[in-house]
Amino acid sequence: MPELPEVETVRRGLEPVLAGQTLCKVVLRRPDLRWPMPVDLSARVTGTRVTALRRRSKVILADLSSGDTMLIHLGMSGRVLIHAPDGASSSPGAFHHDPGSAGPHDHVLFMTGHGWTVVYNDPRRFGMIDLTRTDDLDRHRMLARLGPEPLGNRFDGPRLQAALAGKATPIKSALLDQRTVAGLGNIYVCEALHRAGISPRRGAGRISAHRIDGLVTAVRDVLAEAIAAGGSSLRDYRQTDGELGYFQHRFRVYDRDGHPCPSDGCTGTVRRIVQSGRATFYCAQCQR
DNA sequence: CTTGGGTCCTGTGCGC
DNA sequence: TGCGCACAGGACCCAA
Repeated sequence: MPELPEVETVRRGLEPVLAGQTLCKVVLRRPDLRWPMPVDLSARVTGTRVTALRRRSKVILADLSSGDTMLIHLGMSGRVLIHAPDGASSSPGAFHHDPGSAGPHDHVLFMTGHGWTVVYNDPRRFGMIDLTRTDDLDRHRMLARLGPEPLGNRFDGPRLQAALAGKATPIKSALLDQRTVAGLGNIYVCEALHRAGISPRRGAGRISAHRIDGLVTAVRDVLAEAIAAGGSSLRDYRQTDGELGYFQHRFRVYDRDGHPCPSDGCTGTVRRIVQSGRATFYCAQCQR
């Protein structure tokens, strides 16, 4: 799925199109995503104005003038694409007012008062769209148990070490657990552990404070660099304008099984192992 | 409580 | 060229 950098890239693409705009039409073409969308989604959203576009972890939050917040999660394969009004430059525009000709897996279309169309597309349908009162947002099941934002002030060495204390599970698994820190996924966990020189197999509670500090730095650095690159484009992900992100060219270990380890002076080889059912890429020589 | 495994769904790429 | 299988960026749910 899009991880935090991809979701943040999508949020930034949506902001100029949606922030301050009225959603004058909402079309649900297929309501059964990971969970069924609210049956009254269209009725509750239509006619409201988007007052702010935020992000928490991998979830895009659209605050609405009605006092609701719409939560958008892209799952593994979700995309958001924006189509300019008819006649505007670089616009396909063809299905602007004709939802019947939307493409495969275009599940929801939002039309703005200025004639732009925002399309939510998700082939695997692991994503979700939900509505909740903004006042209750922190209690939403998708957000209630999330750990700190990795780019925020509340993610630091001492707090991460405290969160990991006593855990026997591998550090890879602990970092994928959104209660530890919110927004990391398989790619950026692998990349951060490599940068920090920590083996993904190491017990989460058995890492020194100094190395935990390095891990915090590695997480922040890799996420910030990926956001600056517009995220990573593998199979499905695109920026909202259809452009590819390009951080995938800077992966040091992810999906690079058999390649030489890129660390300075390291003669190791990147290996692929499986941890709790998911691929892990790392260098056993420089990651300890 | 933690931890590991199965599950949801569709598309793609690879080996035969 | 065609087919079948493994695998894919997530997160929930349940059993042990």
